[in-house]
Amino acid sequence: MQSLFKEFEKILPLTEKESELIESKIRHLKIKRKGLILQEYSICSQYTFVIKGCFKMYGIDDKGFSHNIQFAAEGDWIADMGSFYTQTPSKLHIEALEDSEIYQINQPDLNWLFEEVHKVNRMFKVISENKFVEIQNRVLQNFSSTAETRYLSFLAQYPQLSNRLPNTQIASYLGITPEFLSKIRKRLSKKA
Amino acid sequence: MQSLFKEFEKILPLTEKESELIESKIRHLKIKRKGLILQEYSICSQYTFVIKGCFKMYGIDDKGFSHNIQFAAEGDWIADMGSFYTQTPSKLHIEALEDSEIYQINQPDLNWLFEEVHKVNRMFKVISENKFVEIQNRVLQNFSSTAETRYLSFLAQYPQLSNRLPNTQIASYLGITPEFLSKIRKRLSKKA
DNA sequence: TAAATTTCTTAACCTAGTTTAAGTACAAGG
DNA sequence: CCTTGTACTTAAACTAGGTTAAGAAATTTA
Repeated sequence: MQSLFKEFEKILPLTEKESELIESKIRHLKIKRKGLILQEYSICSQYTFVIKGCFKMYGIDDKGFSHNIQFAAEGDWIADMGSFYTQTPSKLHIEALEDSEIYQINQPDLNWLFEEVHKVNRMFKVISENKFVEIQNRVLQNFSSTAETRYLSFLAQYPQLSNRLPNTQIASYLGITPEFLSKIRKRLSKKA
Repeated sequence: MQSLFKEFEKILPLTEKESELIESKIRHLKIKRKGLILQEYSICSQYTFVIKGCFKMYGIDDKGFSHNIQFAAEGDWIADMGSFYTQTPSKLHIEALEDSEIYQINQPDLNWLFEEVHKVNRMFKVISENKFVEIQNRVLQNFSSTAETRYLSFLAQYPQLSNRLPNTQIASYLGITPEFLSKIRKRLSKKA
C-alpha cells in the first residue's frame, strides 16, 4: 500500500485508522500486457491506481480506428469517470501497455468510504478536478497548434512516457498517423 | 430563483430551509452582450448559472486566435472549474453572446454551503461529472471524424444553440474557419 | 533461437481544411 | 437614418496531414 498512501498523503495526511479502513476495501492485482481492465459496453465498476506499469484509455470510431485519450503510469488513477459515477455502459477501453500491477476499488466500496472516511471524498474530488483540468487543456491545445507543436509539448509534459511508449501509441494520442509522426521526428532531428 | 431550483430539483429535492440558505448566498445580475464574467489571468471566483441568454468560454492561442471550448445557455452552469477549485489564474475567458441574466455564487460561499447543506455538495459533484463527460466526448469526437460529421452532431446535440449562435462562433467551437463551415453548409444544402 | 508480429521509416500521391481577397447582407449603435 | 462593424459566401492558390505500399529493425512468442 506504500505507493498508494504516498499519493494520498500528497493531498491529505491520514490517521492509522483511516488507512486501515481504506486498505480493507482495496484489492491488489497484476495485469498482463494487453490485458483489458475496461471494455466498451461494460460498466466501469472499478477505480484503478497504477503501482507499476502503464495503461492506455482509448475509444474506437465508426471506421474502427482507435484513439488514445489518456495514459496512466505509476502513481496515476484511471477510470472512465462518466461510466463509473453514473453506472452506465462505457464507450472506452482501458488496456495495459506493459505487464502491470494495480490497486482497485469498486464503486459501492468507494461510496462507502466516501461516507466513513470523509477525507477520501475530498481526495477524490481533487483527483477528479485534476483530470478535468488535464482534459480541458488537451481540448485547447488540440485546437491551437500544429501536430509538431503538440508533439513537442507532449515530450515536455511526459518525458518519462515518451521514452516508454511506442510511437504508434503517441501518434494515436496526438490524433495523427504514425507515418506523419515519423515525418515530424525527422524534421525535428534535422533542426537539432 | 425559480429556474435555479427547478434545475436543482432535477437532481435532489430541497427543504424550505435548504432553499433559504442557498438563496442567501446567491446574487442575481444582468450582463450585457460582450460583457466578460471571466478574463484570462484572473482567478475564476464565481460559479455562474444562466437564467437567460448565452455565454461562450474560450481560450486564445499564441497566434492570437480564439477557440470556443464550451457554450452555456438557459439552465446551464459555467465556470473555469480548474481555476475555481484551485484558485489559480485562468487561461480562459467567459463572455456573454447575448444580453443575459445570471445567478452567481462565489467560492467561499459555495464551500460554506458544501458544509451546511450537504445536498449542495452532491449536486455540484453531479454537475462536475456531467461537465467532465461532455468534454471527454468532445476529445473523442474531435479525433474521430471530419468537420462535416462534427458539424452534424453539433446540430443534433444542440439544436437550440445552432439557431441562436452566429456561424463564426460555431466554427470556432468545431475548430475550423468560418469559410470552411460555409463550404460545408453549401455541400449539405445541395445533398438535401 | 527461429518464426511471427509489431514498429519505424521513406516516398509518391491525394484530400481536408486554410489563407487571402473580394463582395454582399444584415444589425447595432450613435 | 446613416454609418460602421459583424456575419456570410465564393473562389483560387496553398499546406498540413492522410493514404498506400514496401522494406528494414526491433520485440514477442513459440
